[in-house]
Amino acid sequence: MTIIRFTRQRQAVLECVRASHEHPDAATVFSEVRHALPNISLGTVYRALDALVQDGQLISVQRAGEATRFDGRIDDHVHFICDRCGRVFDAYVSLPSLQAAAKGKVPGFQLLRALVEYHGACAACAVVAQA
Amino acid sequence: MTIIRFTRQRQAVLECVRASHEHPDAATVFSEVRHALPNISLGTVYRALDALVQDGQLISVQRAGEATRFDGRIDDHVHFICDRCGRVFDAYVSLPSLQAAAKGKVPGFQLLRALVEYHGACAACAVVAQA
DNA sequence: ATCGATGCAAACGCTTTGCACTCTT
DNA sequence: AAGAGTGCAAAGCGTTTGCATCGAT
Repeated sequence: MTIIRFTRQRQAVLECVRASHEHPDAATVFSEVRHALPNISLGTVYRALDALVQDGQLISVQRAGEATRFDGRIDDHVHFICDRCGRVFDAYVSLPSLQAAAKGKVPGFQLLRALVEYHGACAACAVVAQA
Repeated sequence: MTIIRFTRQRQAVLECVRASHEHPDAATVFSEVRHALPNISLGTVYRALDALVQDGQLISVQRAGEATRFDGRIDDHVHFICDRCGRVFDAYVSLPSLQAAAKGKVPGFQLLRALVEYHGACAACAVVAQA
């Protein structure tokens, strides 16, 4: 089994995502982290983000056609995703047991997690749209 | 406003996705449709899929890092996604109003749809994993 | 006849990877 | 010392796009 090393680069990437409330993508993390570590490469950022997601320290947010974003909050919350500008908003919505409702629906399926995403237009984009 | 033309290519693409129960991706649709229309190009398949999704005749299913898949069933159902092999399974799960629970959580957000996805391992992959 | 759709191929954006070197453990 | 992690650059892959031509309306 592989030992995960906590290098300066990984620390910086983790802290960058945690500090941001914007759910940055790899390129954004890259340019942020460069301030502290001018020699870090984009490949390393991708590898660090991957490792941190594997390790459960970050959550990845997939968006149709756009770059993956990352979330430093790993407690139980949902995402509101603006389909116009791509922004991701955190919210705490108490949902009934989605797991229970799904039980046995697909024979043999080993259910690990239920993902809920709310899609629509954020405040800023909704205003623009009605203009 | 643009008039959507129902060309032979679009018909074939729509029928292909509808006929399949495998939630095919663009490349798969392409090779299927080629039997009927040997000259169709991959670009046209992408454009057709896009247009059909816009038009509400198909649903797109995004998967982390993998090609987008398409679903011909547009009634209210959820997807079980195997994170190992990427297969997508349809299921009908009666869920409580996710929309109601989300109301007002993100100020100004114009909610259009709630997306629920179940992730885990399908029967075949679960068996392999425990070996 | 119009103008949206097509085929082709080149280009694009995000992400991954091979390699030699570095540094945590 | 060992081998995981890094930097760099090239490659990979899914997808988009420019352009001349075709064809549905």
